[in-house]
Amino acid sequence: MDTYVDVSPRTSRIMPSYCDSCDVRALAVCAAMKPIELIELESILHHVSVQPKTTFIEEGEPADRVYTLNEGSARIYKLLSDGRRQIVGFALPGDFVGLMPRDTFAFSADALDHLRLCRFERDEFDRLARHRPRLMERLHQYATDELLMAQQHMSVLGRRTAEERIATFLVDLRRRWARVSGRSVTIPLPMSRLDIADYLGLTIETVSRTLTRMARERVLLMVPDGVRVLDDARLVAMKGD
Amino acid sequence: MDTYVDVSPRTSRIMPSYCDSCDVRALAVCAAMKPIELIELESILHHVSVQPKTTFIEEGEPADRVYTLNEGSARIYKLLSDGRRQIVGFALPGDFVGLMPRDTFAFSADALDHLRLCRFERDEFDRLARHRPRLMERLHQYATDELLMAQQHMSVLGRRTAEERIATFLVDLRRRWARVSGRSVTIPLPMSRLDIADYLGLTIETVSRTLTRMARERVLLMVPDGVRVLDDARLVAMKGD
DNA sequence: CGCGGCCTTGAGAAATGTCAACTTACGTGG
DNA sequence: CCACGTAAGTTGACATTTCTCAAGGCCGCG
Repeated sequence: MDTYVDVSPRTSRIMPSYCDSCDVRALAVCAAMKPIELIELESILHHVSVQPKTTFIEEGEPADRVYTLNEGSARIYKLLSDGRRQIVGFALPGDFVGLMPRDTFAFSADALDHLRLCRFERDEFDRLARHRPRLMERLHQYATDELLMAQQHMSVLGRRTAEERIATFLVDLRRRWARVSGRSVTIPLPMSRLDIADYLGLTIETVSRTLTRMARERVLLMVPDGVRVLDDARLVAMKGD
Repeated sequence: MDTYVDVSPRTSRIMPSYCDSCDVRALAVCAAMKPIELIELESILHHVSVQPKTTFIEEGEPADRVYTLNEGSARIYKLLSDGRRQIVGFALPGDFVGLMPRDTFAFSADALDHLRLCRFERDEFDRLARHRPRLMERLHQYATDELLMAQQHMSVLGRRTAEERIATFLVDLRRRWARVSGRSVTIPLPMSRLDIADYLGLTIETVSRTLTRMARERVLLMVPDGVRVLDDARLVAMKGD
């Protein structure tokens, strides 16, 4: 039986690995696989665990592996040489991380909290995808989903005010959490204010001020590691459109 | 033999249609197809021609077709209800237009100049892709390429100054034109200043002022429907990173 | 209890947006 | 072929949002 192998030296974990018992299989790209095919997937998969704040993909590194995220959340970002950072997305459980048409990664990724992932060597994964049309199709569907979200986010970055950006971010994130853990009035925010700012093209101060204002106006209630939505209709209206 | 069918009533064209003689086949998704498979592709393809300024994809419409662009250029954009517009990309010859994981389009597209396209009914195209792994793979590669460009553009929209945006836009566009028509010091700009502004998250005035300044500083020379690069090193330096 | 990281708040600065006038380019029709 | 009208682009003066810089508060952890 495979085990979860912690990539950090500090801890190590023994966990069952069979895809049968995977929490996120229905969400992940593996959902496309039949039981017999899942065995092939299992045979090339390595369970890994990543500690909070750890970088597990670095821009410029060889793109020799891909991941599915089973547990935890991560930030995906690009850095400019002067330190400016653009977070291009947050990965949640079920997400596929490492789609890359080139041979080096064009983004970095770090763990926001403790992660459990399935790691695949890219060669092996690609070979399997070429032999299993269902997997290739699912992967393509995943890529076009990401592209759609990216286009949506471009219109947030290019054409929306700070308040609209924050409202859009919260509503979209709530929708994504709902897929993983069911709908809830509390939206978990495992990322810092700085992360939110770097995702929305704002500064930390503008994020803070905008959230404070939304809390003052009783649209939100800030809670530890998240926000609780008090007035859903107003929040959605604030997105604009 | 198929013919180019003009969708507008004003003109009509008779053109040879065989993929053999297609200028952009090497660039387009069809590059993945073997001669025998190309015949299948030809059998489901409709040549269409679109007049300048015409909208050929409208946000919200059923996403029942896809295109490859053979000639001309188009803008792909999203509108907000109050009229704000974000152009998410410009399509050039060889590009695939219409990737969409949902059943309605999430963007609109209009012709910047006269277009010639291959149009495919989505059902038929998807069916073919499912039977021709090479096509599916190529499509997936195309989607991940687009995703990469989208992530790059997010970091432009979120974290770069007006000058950096313009410089990045020009250098990227030049690279893309080079694939189509070879490298040249003149960068064709079939889009208006307003289009550039809506692509870069700026206003028309800021685009105009920035281009004027770059021309005054002898980095560019503005020519009809384009710019000529006078000082490549400085232009690239202006991108920052 | 004190330190450090993260967050909030305020005051002033700066980049970009807005509004308005003017110029240029271009196509149409007299 | 010129004159006009319209659309696109440029430029200037001013407004505004967001950023920058700085101080202070909160909270968890050693």
